[in-house]
Amino acid sequence: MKRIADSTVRRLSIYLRFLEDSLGEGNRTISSEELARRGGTTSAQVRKDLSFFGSFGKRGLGYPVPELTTALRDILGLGREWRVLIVGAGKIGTALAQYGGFRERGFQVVAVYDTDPAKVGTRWDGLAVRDIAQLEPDIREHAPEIAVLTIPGDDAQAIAERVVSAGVRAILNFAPVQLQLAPHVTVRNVNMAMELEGLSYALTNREKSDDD
Amino acid sequence: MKRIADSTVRRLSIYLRFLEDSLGEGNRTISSEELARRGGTTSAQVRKDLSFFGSFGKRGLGYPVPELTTALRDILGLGREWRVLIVGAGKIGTALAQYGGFRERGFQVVAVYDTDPAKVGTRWDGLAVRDIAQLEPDIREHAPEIAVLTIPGDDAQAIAERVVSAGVRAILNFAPVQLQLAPHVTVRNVNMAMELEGLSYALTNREKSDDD
DNA sequence: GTTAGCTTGTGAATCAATTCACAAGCCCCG
DNA sequence: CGGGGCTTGTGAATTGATTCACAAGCTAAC
Repeated sequence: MKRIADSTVRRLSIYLRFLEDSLGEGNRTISSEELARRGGTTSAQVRKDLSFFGSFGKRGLGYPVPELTTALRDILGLGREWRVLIVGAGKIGTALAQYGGFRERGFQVVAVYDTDPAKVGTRWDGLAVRDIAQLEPDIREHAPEIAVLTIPGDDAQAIAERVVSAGVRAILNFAPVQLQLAPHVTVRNVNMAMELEGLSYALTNREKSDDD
Repeated sequence: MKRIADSTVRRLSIYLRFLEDSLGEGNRTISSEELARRGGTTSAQVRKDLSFFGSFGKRGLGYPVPELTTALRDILGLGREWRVLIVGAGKIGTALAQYGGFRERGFQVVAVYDTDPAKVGTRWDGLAVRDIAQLEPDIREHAPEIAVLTIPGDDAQAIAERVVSAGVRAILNFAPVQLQLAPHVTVRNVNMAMELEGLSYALTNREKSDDD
């Protein structure tokens, strides 16, 4: 299989979410046109994206909703539970740890870590905050697949290196730095300040794009 | 000025963050090579990105840190305060409202809204949760520029339409749906479930990319 | 003032993603 | 059972982003 662009994988997630809704409404089939409308793209894009992975539709009819849902869940690797650890029990880390939406989709938060002695040992929802010194032994024992970093930028590179050398190969990084890691580690960045700055840019530089 | 790609604007944010660090360390100049190293890109990319906006460097020497910092802040529209409203006082909305990093960078949270009567009227840090019925009158009175939506997917389109028709032209959307809005409205999406699914995909489909 | 050593700025070339356009295939109706 | 109306799947064309490669220009040293 040839390499799939990041942008394609993102769109598969979008299609899947809408398919799940559509399944709940009892629809049997769906066209690329409809998927495109709800996903903010074009029907050609939808068909191209899906064609990288196989041929799921019937000409003249569209895609069967239940089968395509299953296929996408499979492609995205959602047919199993993933164990997630969170480093940083600040505002964002706490919110994520308590957020129910992850577990629903198969991402189980198994531990939260912090350096602050005042936080270590406190619990929410049966999940205790652990001392960051426990990071390596815990990872070696429980082998979580994904680490979420909700820590200050200055600490992020060092912590990322620690979780990687203990065996984690996927990181969701909320710190506003670009992590430099071995190529076998997959990193996704979420940077809310950057998103707001993008909006600021758009609001500021908009005289000529009124016509599109 | 011709249209600038989203990916370019994102990188400018990254460069800016690193320049601010570098300024704090007292560095006078910085090369595209160094910016690229810290930004996870190439020096040619850095020079190309900056060249869209002007000619900031000196050949043989690099870019003057203070001047380039100012220029980037200017380009990104960060030379002013932006007023931000948050709709949805759930886990994520609450965390964002209390997060200090935004104010530091010029994004001031002016109000938080929710439908839940149990939440309306409660306060954190001097910021009261207001009833969502106040949305339109408040927007018309205070003219916030940016709306952050931290609400369930089912509600997001309707709320987005309400804030837009009241005058907001920039939205940061945390709901897992693609908003369909008039083209003069700028939308950025942050979708943590999608990011985790991207990691799941990468962990699942990785046999052949061990060699890069 | 001239040379050596860097580093920028930028057209040209390459690489990647999206859109076009249409043959192939399926369903339904009469 | 044949034709009309849709919709997929996919090469080809196009559009867009990144990388290459090098002339131009600056600094410092002598």
